[in-house]
Amino acid sequence: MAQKPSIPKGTRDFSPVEMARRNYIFDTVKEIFQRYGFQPIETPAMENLSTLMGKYGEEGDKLLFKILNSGDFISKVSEDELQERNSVRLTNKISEKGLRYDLTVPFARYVVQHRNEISFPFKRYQIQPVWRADRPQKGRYREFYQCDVDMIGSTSLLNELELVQIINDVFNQLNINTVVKINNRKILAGIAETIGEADRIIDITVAIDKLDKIGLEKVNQELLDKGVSQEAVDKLQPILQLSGSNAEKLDQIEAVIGGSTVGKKGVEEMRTLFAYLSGFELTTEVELDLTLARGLNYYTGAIFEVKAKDVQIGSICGGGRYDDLTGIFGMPDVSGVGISFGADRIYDVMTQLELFPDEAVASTKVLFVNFGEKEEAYCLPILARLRANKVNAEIYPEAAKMKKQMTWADRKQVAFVVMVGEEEIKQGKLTLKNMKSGDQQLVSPEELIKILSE
RNA sequence: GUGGUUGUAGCUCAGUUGGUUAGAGCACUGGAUUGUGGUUCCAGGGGUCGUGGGUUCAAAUCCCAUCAUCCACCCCA
Repeated sequence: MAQKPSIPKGTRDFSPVEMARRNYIFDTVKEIFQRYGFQPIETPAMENLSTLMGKYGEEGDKLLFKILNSGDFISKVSEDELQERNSVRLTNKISEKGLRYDLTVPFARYVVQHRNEISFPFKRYQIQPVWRADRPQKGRYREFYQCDVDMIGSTSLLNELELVQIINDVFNQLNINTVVKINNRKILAGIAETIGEADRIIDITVAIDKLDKIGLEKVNQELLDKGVSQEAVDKLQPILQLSGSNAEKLDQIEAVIGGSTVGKKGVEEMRTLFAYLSGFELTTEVELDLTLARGLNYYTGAIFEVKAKDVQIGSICGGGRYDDLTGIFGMPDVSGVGISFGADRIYDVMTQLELFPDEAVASTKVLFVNFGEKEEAYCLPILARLRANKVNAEIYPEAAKMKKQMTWADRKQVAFVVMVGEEEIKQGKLTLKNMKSGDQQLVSPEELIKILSE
């Protein structure tokens, strides 16, 4: 038992049933992405470490899976460097590739590399696995799929509107109750600026982010601990205690941070977006949430996060606007905005709420029971004709006991079974059994094809 | 990286204050039913009790270590 084979921590195998359900999610998402004019691309599982490093903050660098160089890489490392025992420095010497951490950064790399083939604004979607060397727990895996939609090369807030509509459509179709939380990095920057702690923006947002978890008092305490002045914390209070509709909240914020140019810009952007949104009937609730920070440090405008209402799990979708992601790769002034659906968490939510429709698991339509060589010879051509008519059909590969073959068909949820013995051959017919109702009938090959083709 | 939880049959779990041969349900195999599955009945196979050490006349049970697992924090899809 100890030597049973296993897979790495945080990874999973997927059975046929699980695959059918996962594909149901992927198909839904794809269909909606395409309806909004997005086109697919794919990028390699591994990227150069130079592309990946430094894009996700210090924490992110630690979570990157690195790939050892091929060949005798250790011989190229000097004795001094080995003695130093510095993992970071040594990594640079023995590894130059890593598994992708998300799809956004590889996308930025793709855009820069292919800029001359792309006509902007470029709208793409990408559904591929990503890897993070995180410690696994509920809803957190080391290998998981992201479904990204981004548009790059346009600053219009119409793009933000479309993303919210896509979120709405996807979760509506999958039947998941969600709430979309929206914030704007510029507002957060404005807050930091207003209270005179502009360079502390990260500490401040991280603290604010914890508001609904640890409460107002502890947030204030954390801010003071981080070195923010009492005066600044006092100034922050009205913002931490916002209430009312999204529009009212924006008014309250503006009253406090209106003096900041960035902050004012952020408020205006949000007003425009909510104005756009007010023109549509959305089933998903949309809420302005100032405590939404999101760790990734490349966001510069709107930030989004989607939570499932009926299940306790991390966010199932997130994203935002980044004004200069391609700048790091030498292509400045290109703004993009995008979101990422976490397919695995969506799967977990749907499993828990039992939202998968039965049709999500499709199987063989008809199985030919195998009685022996003569019967095989009679069945094979008919089987081929069924397949030519696009009917999913198969024959049991050996003349096993009938009971065994029937059990096998039942387990596989095959809809029909065809039985052919001496009697049927003599008459030139076949016995067709409906596995659900149990009904049987004697039919000719032509009738069989007609019935199953429907 | 920090804190905690749990490791017993393929799966989900019982197993009393340490005490004879470690149990159940589901799953599996065979039979009732030699051309009929999903229901029912009968029978059967399957366990180094995560691993290594220690205490004891005696350890699944107590102690230590180790590995694995899940959960929370951090962070995040």
